[in-house]
Amino acid sequence: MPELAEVYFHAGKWKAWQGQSFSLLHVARNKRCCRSFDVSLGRKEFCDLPLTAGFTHGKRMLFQFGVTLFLEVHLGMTGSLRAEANWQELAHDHLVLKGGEVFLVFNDPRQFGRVALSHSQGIPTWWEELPPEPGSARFDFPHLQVLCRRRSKAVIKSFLLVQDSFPGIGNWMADEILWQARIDPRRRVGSLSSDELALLYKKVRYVSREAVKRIGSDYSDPPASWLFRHRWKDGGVCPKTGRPLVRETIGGRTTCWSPHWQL
DNA sequence: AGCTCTGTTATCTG
DNA sequence: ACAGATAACAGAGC
Repeated sequence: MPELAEVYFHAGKWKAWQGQSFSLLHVARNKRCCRSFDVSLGRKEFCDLPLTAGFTHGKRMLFQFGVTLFLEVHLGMTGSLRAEANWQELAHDHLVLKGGEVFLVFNDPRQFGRVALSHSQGIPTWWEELPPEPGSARFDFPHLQVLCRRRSKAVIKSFLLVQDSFPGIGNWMADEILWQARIDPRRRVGSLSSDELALLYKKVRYVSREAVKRIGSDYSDPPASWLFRHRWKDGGVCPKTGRPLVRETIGGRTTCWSPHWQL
């Protein structure tokens, strides 16, 4: 289920074990999601190293072990992390770290996620140079204007899913933002009026931050007033208009929106 | 049985 | 060269 807030939630389960030392116990080297994982580096270096820090950026996670060893994790479509006292092996457990009385597990049935191990003197530069997250202070209105100018011909729904521009925003968040901003997902970015752009900005910020607040801490559902609660229900109805929601593929992704509300 | 899915990327097409 | 669209990846649930 991982978008911005879910990623934050999963990272928290591992981060809770900062200070504990870990060793590599198991890695499914033949699985697609482990193809970037250097097994020999893991076996040799990943031995009794303390979990020093954990970071998230958009849909990415980075865990630091010791001083120079870094584990990057992406959850793809179906990935999840867990921490448990005894490793009760489940189908699709692809990476397991053991430390004292706890096991850190990466599980991913569809294997669209990935894990990778690397050395770096301190936080890697590429991590520090990632573009601003939509909820961060650096993501100000002029920043959004620049992004829009650069892709004025793009369909707005697809635009919101580009991770270089909106790190962490995924399919349901994009639909939520457009619904709250009352913008038809099929519109072109360049067609937005300045009022619409201002409202879009507001909603990008609000949905990103509120999602982390709600889901990031305990995986609770977003507010009842959001589209989120209605979007996958058969015969789902727009909470604003009381009329049926529409589902259609836009930019290759199923999109849910409310005609008469989103213009 | 066939279609769906909260993601990314290589490969197309114009 | 470029942007946008599409197919492929792989499993589980309906």
